[in-house]
Amino acid sequence: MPIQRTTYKDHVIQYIYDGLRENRFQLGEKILESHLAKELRISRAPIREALADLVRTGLLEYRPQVGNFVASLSAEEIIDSYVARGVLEGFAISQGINNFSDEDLARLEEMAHKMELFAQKGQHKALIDIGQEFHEELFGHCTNAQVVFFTEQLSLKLHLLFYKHWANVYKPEEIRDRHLEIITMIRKKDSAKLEQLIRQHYIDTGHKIVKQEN
Amino acid sequence: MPIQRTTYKDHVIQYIYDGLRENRFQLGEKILESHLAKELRISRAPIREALADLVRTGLLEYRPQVGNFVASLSAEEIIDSYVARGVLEGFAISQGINNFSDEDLARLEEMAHKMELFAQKGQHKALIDIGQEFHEELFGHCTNAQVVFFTEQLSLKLHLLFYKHWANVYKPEEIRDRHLEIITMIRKKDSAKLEQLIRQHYIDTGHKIVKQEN
DNA sequence: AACCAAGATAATGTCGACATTCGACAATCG
DNA sequence: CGATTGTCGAATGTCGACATTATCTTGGTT
Repeated sequence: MPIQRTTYKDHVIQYIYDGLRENRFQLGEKILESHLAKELRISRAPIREALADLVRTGLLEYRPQVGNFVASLSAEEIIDSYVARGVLEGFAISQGINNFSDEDLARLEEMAHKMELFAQKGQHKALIDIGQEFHEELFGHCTNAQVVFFTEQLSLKLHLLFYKHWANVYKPEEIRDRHLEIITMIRKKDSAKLEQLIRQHYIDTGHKIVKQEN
Repeated sequence: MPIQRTTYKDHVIQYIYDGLRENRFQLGEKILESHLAKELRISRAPIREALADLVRTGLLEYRPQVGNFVASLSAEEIIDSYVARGVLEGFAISQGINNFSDEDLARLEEMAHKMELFAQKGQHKALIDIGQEFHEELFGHCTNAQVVFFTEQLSLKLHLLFYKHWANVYKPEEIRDRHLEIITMIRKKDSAKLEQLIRQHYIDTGHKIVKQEN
């Protein structure tokens, strides 16, 4: 098992990401390199590299000669990102439609019902976790490295929004039904319909989240 | 018109990209920061930023504590990238299926025939240029910034391969027919079929280019 | 009072040097 | 002779300082 040596840059990335997740930054706020450098007791060089990385993932925005800012996604950007995600994941998952065993599907069904339960009880954290598990089971079979790469990028970019709103935009039964629908479609082995279903699911979610934001 | 001030980093990116395009680097070759710094008479800082950017786009590969290497795409990576591109562009173009006027379509048809001509005469450069124009006319209507972003990234990553092989993998009539087919499908306003057609076209191209590479 | 210009301030862009780590070769041991 | 360990050069990671640029402040003019 080759251990990956971690550099300051990696720590800084994690630090900022955690900060975003815990709302320690305002949307659109400027991120000062020197502040972070002083805060973390390191020089600006690794800070700059970390910021550049976060810009590439879309979590920060960069204006030349001015600085880096916490990205505040416009309604349009949110929708565009969810659409793109739907397109990519719809393809990825439907392509692996034949890789699901009966046990896999049974496990997925169980998860869908658990999700309904957690949603009813308002246990957001547990709901998100199971949702993540469900998603990984579906998406895990995708072997297209490029699609996986883009999807992970989007996932990172949207995670904050998702975490904040997802549990609120769908009613518990809706959550269950939407996921059961996917399972049904996998059973039918209808690849094209499955792709459309997943795509539409993400598009719907994007729109609902945008509505919730306003 | 806000002029974007260019920084050394941008020049370095362009410099390396040109170098790749002109085959001044071996595939898999290590890129030494100090070497570039001496060559361009600047310090390593902007070099490092440029390299990190090129890693993000997939033109270079990075190994921590070791350095940056010219990415040599494996057959699998090439195929994955073309599949991803087919998925994204298929969606993007088919979504704008109603935005094409009769004049647009006539212009596209003309381009398709010009492409056949240039292919017959072996005028690769002209063929590539028209192909690019055709593509922009098709893709230009896409308003999904996220999809555009991913597609451009893929385009950059694949451009070298594409430039090297595209004119050789299809016979002139094939080039013409494949493009005319797209136009026909736009006329039919069959969004789903158009999406599949474009997707399949890129998948085919990916496979053919991989074969040519060996 | 509103506007413009020049200076002050503070941030980013860039630099050269040092610290740390990697990879290769040499030396040692079985 | 092959394998392991130690050493050394060279490249990356990091640093603090300087150069350049954007923004804010201030003062003067209409």
